[in-house]
Amino acid sequence: MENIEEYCKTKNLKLTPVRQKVFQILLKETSGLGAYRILDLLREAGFNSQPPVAYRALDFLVEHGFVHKIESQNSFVACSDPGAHHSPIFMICKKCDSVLEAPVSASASDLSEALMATGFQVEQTIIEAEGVCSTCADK
Amino acid sequence: MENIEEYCKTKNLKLTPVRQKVFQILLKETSGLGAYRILDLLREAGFNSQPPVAYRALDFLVEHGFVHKIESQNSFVACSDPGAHHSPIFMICKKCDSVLEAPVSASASDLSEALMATGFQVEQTIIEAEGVCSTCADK
DNA sequence: ATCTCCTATGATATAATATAACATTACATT
DNA sequence: AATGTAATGTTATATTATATCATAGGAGAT
Repeated sequence: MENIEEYCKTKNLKLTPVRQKVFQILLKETSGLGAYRILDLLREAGFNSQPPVAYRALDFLVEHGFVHKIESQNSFVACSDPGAHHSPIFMICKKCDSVLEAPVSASASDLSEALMATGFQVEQTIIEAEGVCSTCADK
Repeated sequence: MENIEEYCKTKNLKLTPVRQKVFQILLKETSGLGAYRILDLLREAGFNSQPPVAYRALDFLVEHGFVHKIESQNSFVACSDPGAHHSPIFMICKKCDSVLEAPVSASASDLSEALMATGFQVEQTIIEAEGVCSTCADK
């Protein structure tokens, strides 16, 4: 938490109450939380919020790398290493529903090996790369 | 198309008209299609369908590896190599919106290298591994 | 043949996720 | 104070997905 406060101060980003609260909510969890679950927790914390409030806070947090979206769940998790620009790998346990971020170095080389080394038993991977295809690049 | 008809025959799977049509629709596209876009195209083709019809057909096709879901888009694409049990890697072009499946071998070793070799300029990767975490495995 | 079971489909409703659009506030700079 | 920009408030609605129950259709048993 202090990490990101520091970071925002130096980068001159506004870590407003609602943004801070959303981050705190996610920090407490080991599983991904959906936007509407976050919204409920915001309300319990006294923020009488509508959906756009949660989505805006999440947009901010994701944009600056404090939070990641888990695409296969439409859920969100706090980043384990905010500030570091990295390409995260998530290990999603189908039994306890935990979402763990694999060590950054894991992305560099053999994927399943790297994940195995963490003790995670991979059953299925979802790998999507976003960028520019060769056809478009040639234009 | 013949591939999957063969495959279904040997495996005794029912490739019903609506399933076949959904697959044909996806085969024609280079981009991912959302379920409701597929539904529209089904209707244009004379299937007067409700959402569950499209989702059921997609469930069937995904379950048997004929179609993949692109999680970051909530869209679907025909599999480029149906029948082969593989862990696909998708290259999603942000300019032309095309979705290409990288050659299977690419998953084995360095990811960004493998993708670069295809001429695709990676800007961001989404990697999610589903399985069992070490804590749950120990129980 | 018809009965039974299982799978697939039809149909309605609704849940869950996400954003558009516009009004208002808050705060920094001029 | 006046202005501009970013954030928030608020309402409505778009988009994605599933629960539920009813109906049909085909394969195997009697």
